[in-house]
Amino acid sequence: MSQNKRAELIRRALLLFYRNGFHATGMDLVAKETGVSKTSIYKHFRTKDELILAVLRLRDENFRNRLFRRMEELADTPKAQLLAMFDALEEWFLEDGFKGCMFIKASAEFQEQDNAINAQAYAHKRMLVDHFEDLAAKAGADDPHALARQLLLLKEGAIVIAAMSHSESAAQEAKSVARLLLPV
Amino acid sequence: MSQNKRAELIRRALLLFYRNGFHATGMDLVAKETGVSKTSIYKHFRTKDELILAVLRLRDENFRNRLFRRMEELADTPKAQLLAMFDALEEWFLEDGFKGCMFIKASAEFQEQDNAINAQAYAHKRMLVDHFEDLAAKAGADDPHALARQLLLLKEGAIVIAAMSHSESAAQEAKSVARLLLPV
DNA sequence: CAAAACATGAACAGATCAGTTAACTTCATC
DNA sequence: GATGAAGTTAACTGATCTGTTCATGTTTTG
Repeated sequence: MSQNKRAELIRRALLLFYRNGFHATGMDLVAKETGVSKTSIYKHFRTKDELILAVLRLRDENFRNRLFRRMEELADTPKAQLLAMFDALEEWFLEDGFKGCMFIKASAEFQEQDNAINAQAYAHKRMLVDHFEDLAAKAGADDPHALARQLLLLKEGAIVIAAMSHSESAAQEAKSVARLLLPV
Repeated sequence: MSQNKRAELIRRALLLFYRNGFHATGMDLVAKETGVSKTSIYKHFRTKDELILAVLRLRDENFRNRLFRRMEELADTPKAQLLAMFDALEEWFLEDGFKGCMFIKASAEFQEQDNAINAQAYAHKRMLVDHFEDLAAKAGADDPHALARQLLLLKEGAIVIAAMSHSESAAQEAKSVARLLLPV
């Protein structure tokens, strides 16, 4: 399989898992919707879980790239960028096909301790925190790590409520809290 | 089926769904672990989804009762009770068998729009907000509804991160933010 | 005691699940 | 043109899924 076809397979599988859930999406459907035969899929991924891990790797890359880039487009100081994160989230919530955070859902469906999918989902959140901490330090926060963790809580809460309520206001509610946390 | 047996069935099914997930828990397992034959289960619940809805009703009752009671035990002014919510959450996070919020997980597995399970999960969150708003008004908040929504975001974020990281510190991190939001 | 109501296990649909096997095609490289 | 790697379809495991049927208890109630 060419690199292109492999990437395309993962990209389409991502959409299926994101829309329908992981357990609810069978490998027959993945084969049908990606146009790649099940035999070929299993030649490149030993199990469904390995495919899911590849999907989450792609999602992590895409999501962080997009979020961080959008934060930089919307603002030019570290402090303003941290606030702009919530505007970027709001844009995401408003998109067609927004269905919450893929990592929260993966963690919810594979919650057994030491599960690789669960671990990878948390790794994504840690990478987000690291970036927030970086910006928080540049913004002159007293305790950049603590601030980054607090912003993460607000972000996750906003995503969960936005996904459940099909409303985007959670982003601005979270932003109003974040304003109080950032250094003046 | 007596009211007792029915209640016991729902109670045990709740544990199974909470621990293993909804799609990943089959009705054969529910029958085996509850001691109620599948025939009887389907005489009282037309579908698995109806059983899940009954389970979520029980969870909603139990969770709100327990949380609100614990908040009252831990503090005696409305403001202090809102802060004590995060201590109550921390206690929950530390319990054996803590596996995150059942409603977030239900919503993640049944995310199709207009799904009854999804709707009931969000209804639970709205009832929480209503109670928070009540306390916020009594605490003299300028905008009780806005404050209640902000506290909800912090609570959901803390639960999600606590469940993913198997660490309880999220509760106190959320509490430190909540302190800034409450009126002096 | 008898009738009605309910519960049971076990087998059975019919679909779908993850994953495998086998025979056939495509295609670049020697 | 032969070889071999890599792709394909399609049928096939054997298990599990939700939900039903049925024949046989067991309670409850009149």
